[in-house]
Amino acid sequence: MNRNRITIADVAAAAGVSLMTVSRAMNDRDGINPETRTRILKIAEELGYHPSQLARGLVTRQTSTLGLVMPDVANPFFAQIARGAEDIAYQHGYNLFLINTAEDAQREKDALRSLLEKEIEGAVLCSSRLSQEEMLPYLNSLPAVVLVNRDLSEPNPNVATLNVNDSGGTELAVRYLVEHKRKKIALIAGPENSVSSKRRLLGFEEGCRQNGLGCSAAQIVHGSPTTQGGEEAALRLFEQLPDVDAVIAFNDLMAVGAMRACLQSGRSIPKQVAVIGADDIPLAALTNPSLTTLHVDLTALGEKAMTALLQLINGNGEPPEQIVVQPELLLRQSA
Amino acid sequence: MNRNRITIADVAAAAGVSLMTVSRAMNDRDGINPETRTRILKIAEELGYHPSQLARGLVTRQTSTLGLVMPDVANPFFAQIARGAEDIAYQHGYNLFLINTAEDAQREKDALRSLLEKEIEGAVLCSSRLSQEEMLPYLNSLPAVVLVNRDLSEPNPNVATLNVNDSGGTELAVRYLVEHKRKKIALIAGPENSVSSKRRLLGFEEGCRQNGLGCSAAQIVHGSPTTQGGEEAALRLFEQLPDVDAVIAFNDLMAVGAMRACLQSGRSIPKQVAVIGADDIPLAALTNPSLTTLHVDLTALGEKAMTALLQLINGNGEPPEQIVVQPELLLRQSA
DNA sequence: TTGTACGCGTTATCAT
DNA sequence: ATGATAACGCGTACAA
Repeated sequence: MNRNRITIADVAAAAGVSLMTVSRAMNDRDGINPETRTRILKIAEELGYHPSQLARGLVTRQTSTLGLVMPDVANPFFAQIARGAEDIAYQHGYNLFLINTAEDAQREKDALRSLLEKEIEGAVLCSSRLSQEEMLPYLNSLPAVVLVNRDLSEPNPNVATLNVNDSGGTELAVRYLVEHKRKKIALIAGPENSVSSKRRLLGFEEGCRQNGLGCSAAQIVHGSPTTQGGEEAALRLFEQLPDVDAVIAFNDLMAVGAMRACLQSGRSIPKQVAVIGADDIPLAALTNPSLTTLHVDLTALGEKAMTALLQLINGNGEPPEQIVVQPELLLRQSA
Repeated sequence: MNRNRITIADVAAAAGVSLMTVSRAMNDRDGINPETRTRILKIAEELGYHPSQLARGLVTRQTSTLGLVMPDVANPFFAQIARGAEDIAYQHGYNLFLINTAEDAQREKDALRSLLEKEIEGAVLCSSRLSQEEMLPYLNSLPAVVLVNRDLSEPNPNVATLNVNDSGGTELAVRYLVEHKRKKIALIAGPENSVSSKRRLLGFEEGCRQNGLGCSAAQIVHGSPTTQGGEEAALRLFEQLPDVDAVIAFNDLMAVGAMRACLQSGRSIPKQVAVIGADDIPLAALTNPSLTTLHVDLTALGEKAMTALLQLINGNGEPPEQIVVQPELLLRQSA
């Protein structure tokens, strides 16, 4: 079937020209007779010739290949980002390696090493679980990186960042709840090693302080960033703090889990407990009651990240951007 | 920063040995003194040397790279498959190119051509929108392909298939509804050019026939495979057939859309209208009422597809598998 | 155990 | 407008 790959030499032989003439024809370079060009292209087509990007990349040092590293593409938050990022990459003629790290630092390092060996031209790194020290060698070895949901300890000429203002968004949510007479507000935080969870925690504490609320440890529970994690965390919360009347969750999945916990424990939403999520994944509009959440356009986020990466790669050496996206409180039924 | 890539020659020079000795050390081949091996590995590490898979692939003809082509990774159906597939690929040391076709045949062809040029070792092609004739040249040019949700017109030694029994599943749903006294059952089908939608349609007709039901054109509406598509299609259906008492949807997203349409038009679920979805995406368990659906383990589906692909690539020349997965009717609240 | 020569498929350079 | 030759970085075959 395809035991012998057709090479440029086969086309050259069939056309009775040299390798270079075929190369010029394929790459639309000038310095070639238009007639012979079309003749060669036709022969290449007939032979089913496809130029090897391996061989080409070896000499041009360009692979037209990028990496996209994220904890879990099955999480709608990341899936939407992936879609936006791949769309932009495609429009610019790049292919994208998808990597799931499963929140595992070792797997993330393995992935980055393999991408390095594949000679990608850049990568979008989402919600990395690596420490700054672990991350640094990869940031320096890769030609360009965009960090999503992650800060950079010190500026790096080939690293841009794209962050959602998690703390500000959470403050927004706290203020709204206070203004609507909620007295006992709790935070369902995400994984302890998640940077954006830490930021939400800061925003929560700041929001409580600004609004004259105490926020004891009893008002904060952690969980894995899934529906089930949110459900379990909420149940723990209800034990510690039975009279809680508002819950802010790390993300929409956990918020939905919290809503399920409310249902189980006979708490009505939003009457007894207000629930606010974050990210506005498609699910948020579809639950009953529908979920009030901190809206972010995730597909646009992916597009922005990829655009920033391409800017870094093909740009005119302008300093990398440090983008911050502001979430908006999108009022639905749950709060 | 990284203007000069470190090559095997740099390591060899630093270690005072030949290129081959370094190569042997890196690839863990025998015929090398253990001491010099560890010494070389240490130097390579210090220099930050990463072997180029481009150069290696050019000589070994192996790129450790696969492709995953699907309409839309933001669709949870495909996102789950992607997760399962990438997990298996990672376990076997492969990297995965992710491609979204956006249901666009031209973009799908572009993608396949680019993957061919990248010299991938195989691809998983999900819900292809290409005709058999359009697909054939790619199936013959690629070393190995697994077709998901798609049949093959004639057997091909390097193409396996993995299908959900859509028609059988739909028959199951029809039978269940009939047994539960539903009299006017409708189908909300997906895109006209979707193979699995066609199969659901066949199963629907067969189910109606077996159960002594007529199924006129009025009982079938089409829509795009999204929540909104399902909502619009259901509203059209309710106009044509106001007394419909059961709806089977192409997928869960459309089923959720149909549930919203019921809400809008004041129809209670499941009292007045029973709703059955398909695929059992995570959302299905979270709606209110929760969605009765044709359950398929999607992550496992992705794992199976990738396993079949690796079998095709590294196997002992056994004929490709034609896998069929049986969906189960998972009863929740909506029917 | 280690090294040398060559080839993988392509493009860049310099010629004609 | 076209061609010959030398790279790109690495592995294979064979020689030392």
